[in-house]
Amino acid sequence: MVRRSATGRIGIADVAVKAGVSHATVSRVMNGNFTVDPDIAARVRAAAVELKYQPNPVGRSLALGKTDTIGIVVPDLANPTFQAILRGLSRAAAQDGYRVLIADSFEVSSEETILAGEARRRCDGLVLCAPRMTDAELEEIAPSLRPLVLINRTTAAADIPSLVVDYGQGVQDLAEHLVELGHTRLAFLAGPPRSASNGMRLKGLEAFKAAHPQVDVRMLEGGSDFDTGHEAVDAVLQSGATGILAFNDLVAMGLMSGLHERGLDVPGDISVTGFDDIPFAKYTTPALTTAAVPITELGEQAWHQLRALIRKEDNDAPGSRYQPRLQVRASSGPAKAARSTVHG
Amino acid sequence: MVRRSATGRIGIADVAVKAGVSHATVSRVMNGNFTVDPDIAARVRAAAVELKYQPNPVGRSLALGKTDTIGIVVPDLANPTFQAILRGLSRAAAQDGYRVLIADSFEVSSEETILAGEARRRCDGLVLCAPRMTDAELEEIAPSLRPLVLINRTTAAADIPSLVVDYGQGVQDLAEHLVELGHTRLAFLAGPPRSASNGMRLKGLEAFKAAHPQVDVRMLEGGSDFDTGHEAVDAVLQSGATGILAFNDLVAMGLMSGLHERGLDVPGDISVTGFDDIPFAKYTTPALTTAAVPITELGEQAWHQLRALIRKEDNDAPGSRYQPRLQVRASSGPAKAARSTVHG
DNA sequence: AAAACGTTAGAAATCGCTTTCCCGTTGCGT
DNA sequence: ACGCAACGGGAAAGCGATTTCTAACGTTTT
Repeated sequence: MVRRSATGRIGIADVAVKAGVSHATVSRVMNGNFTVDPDIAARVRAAAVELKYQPNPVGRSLALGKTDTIGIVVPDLANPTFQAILRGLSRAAAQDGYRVLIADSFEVSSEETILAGEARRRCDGLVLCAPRMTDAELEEIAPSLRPLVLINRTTAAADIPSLVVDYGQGVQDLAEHLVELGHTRLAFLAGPPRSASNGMRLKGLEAFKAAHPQVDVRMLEGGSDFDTGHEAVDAVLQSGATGILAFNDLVAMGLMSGLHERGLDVPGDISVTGFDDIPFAKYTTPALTTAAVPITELGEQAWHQLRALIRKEDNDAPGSRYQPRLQVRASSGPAKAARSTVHG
Repeated sequence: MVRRSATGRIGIADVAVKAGVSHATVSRVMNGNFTVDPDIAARVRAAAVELKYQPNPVGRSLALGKTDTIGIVVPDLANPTFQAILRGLSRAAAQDGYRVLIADSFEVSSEETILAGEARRRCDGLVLCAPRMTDAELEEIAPSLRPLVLINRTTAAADIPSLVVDYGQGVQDLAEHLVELGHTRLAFLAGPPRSASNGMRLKGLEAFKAAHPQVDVRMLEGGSDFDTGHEAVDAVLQSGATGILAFNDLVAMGLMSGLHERGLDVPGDISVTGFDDIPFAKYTTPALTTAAVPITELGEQAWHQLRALIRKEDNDAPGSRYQPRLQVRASSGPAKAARSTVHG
C-alpha cells in the first residue's frame, strides 16, 4: 500500500521509508551523486520507480534557488511576430531543459510593467517585448528584472542585451525598392502611435526623405492588424500614392484585400509592401513584397543571450542588430505613373 | 542601506526587521489579514514599499501548495490552431490571476507524455493537446495529470473534461456543400496519419460516403502544413477530383498556391475547402471556404473547465462538443463537370 | 477585585527538497 | 595492532513563505 504525505502526493519521505534510508540519501541518488553505495542507490531507485516518485519541482526550486523556467512578456499573442519569437525561444530553451512562462500584456503598457515583474519573480530570467512602455519606465524597471533580454528596445543599464531589428533600414530598403520601380508618391501606413518599432520606421523614413527629396512620402495613421489595413483603403486612395509601405504584413494583407474589393489591381494600380515576412506572406495573392526578419531565430538568440546571463558566462556579444532582408515578390511592380510617362 | 538575505534578494525577513515585527506579522499584512493592528500594518506596509518587497512566489507556492500557474501541452506552436487555443487559454486564465506555462512537444508523441508530466508537476492543472499519443497511453497517464482538460481527445477516466471539435460533422458539411455545387468527384487531402482529429475526419467521410454512394471520394496522403498542400498538387490533379477537402486551412492555402502556379483557377477549375477558419482564411485569394471552429473560445472554455476542477466546484458541463460552422467563401464554386453536363 | 474572555503578535512547525556538517566505518599503512 | 584518511550516510539546517499554536495583554463580567 502506498503511503501518502500530507499533501496526498508521494514525496521524498515516502521513498526514504520504503528504501529504509534517509531523505538525504534519496536526494543524493535522485541527483546522481556517486558518493552513495551502489546497492543502496539501486534500492532507492527501485523504491522510487515502484512509488512512481517524481521530485516536487517547487520544493526543488526553493532549495536550489532556481526554477528552470524563463518568462516572456509579449504585447499580443495574436500577432504572428510574437508567436514566432515565442516559438523560437521555447524551442531553444527546451533544448537546455528550460520551460517558458508566457505573459500577454494585451498592448496595455501599464500591464507590461506589472507582468514583467511578476513573471520575473517566478523565473530565472526574462525576455521582454514591451513596445508600449516608455523609455523612462523601461529604464527604471529593467535593472530589477535581470537576467533580462530586451527585444526591439534598448536600455542604458549594463548587462542587458538587446536584440533589435533594424526597422529603419528595412523600411528604407522597401522605399528604395519602390522608387526604383518608378514610384514617386509613397505612403506609409503607420503602426500604433506609441509603438517603439513604429518609431524606428519613422526615423528610417526621415532618413529616406532626406536622401530623396523628389519623392513624396505621406504619413497615414494606422495600426498593426488586418482590419487596420482593410479600413485604410480610403485614406490610401485619397493620398494618391502608388506605393504603399504598410506597417507590417498583416496590415498589408488587409489593405490588399480591401483594394481587391474595390476592384483595384495590385501591383498594377498600386504597389503594396509589408514588413516581417510572416509565413503567410508568400501565399497571399499577389505574393507580398516585404522585408524579411529572421524572427524565429531572434527568439532562439534571445535564449542564448539569456542563458549566458543565467550561467554568468562572459557574453562576448551582448545583444545584436538584425538587418531585414528585402524580399521582392509580386505585390510590388512598376508605377502606373511611370508607365504613362514612358508611353506619353 | 538595504539588508540582503542569503540569496541577495529582499525577503520577508528583511521587511520584518525593518518594521520591527515578526515574519508572521509581515505575512499577515501582505495577505490582507485584518487581525493585525492598523498601526503595525501601516508600518509593515511602509517597510515593504520602501524595500520594494515582493513575496517570493516559490516560497509561497510551497507553503500554499499551489502555483497559480497552469500548463498547456501543444504538439506544434507553429500551428495557428494551437496558437489560438493558447491565446484563448492565456487570456482567460490571466483574468483569474493564473499564468500559463507552455510545453511544445514538436509532434513527437513520446515527448507528449513526458512533457505533460513535467508540466503538470509545476502547475495546478493542465490542458493537454496530444493528438499523437495513443489511446492506451492517454488512458494510462491521464488520471495522474488531474486536474486535466483534454482537447480533441477523450478518456474513460472520471473528472477529465474533454473539449472536442466535431471534425467529422464539419467535414461532412463541407463535402455536402461541394456536392450541392455539383461536384461528384471529391478528394480528401488527409492530415498526419496518426492524428486524432484526422481520424475523426475520416470517420465523418465514411458516414458521408455511406449517405452519398454516387459520389466518388478519394483519399490522398498529406500532412498539416502549407508545404504539404503545395506538394500535393500533382496527386490532386491526378485524382481527377474537382472538389478538394483539405485537412485544414494551411494545407488548403498551400494547395491553392500550388494550383495557381500551374495556371489553374480556383474555384473555376477546382474547388478547395479548408478547415479551422484561421484568421488568414478570409484574406486568401480567393477567400477560403472552410469550417469555422471557435478555437479561441475553446481555449477560454478549457480554462473555465480547468478552473472548476481546481476549485473543486461541481462541474455541471464536464466537457463539450463544438460544432464547426460552414463558412462559404469564394474558393468553392460550381463543378466544372456539372457545367459541361449542362451545356452538353 | 478576581476570574473569564477575546484579541494580538511572536515562536515554531510546516511545505518538499538540497546540502552542509559530522560521526561512525572501513581500509590502508606502519 | 594501532592510527589516520577516506568514505558513506544520517541528522539537521536552510530555502521563503504560511499557518497553527501559544503567550501576553487588555477588557469585560461576576
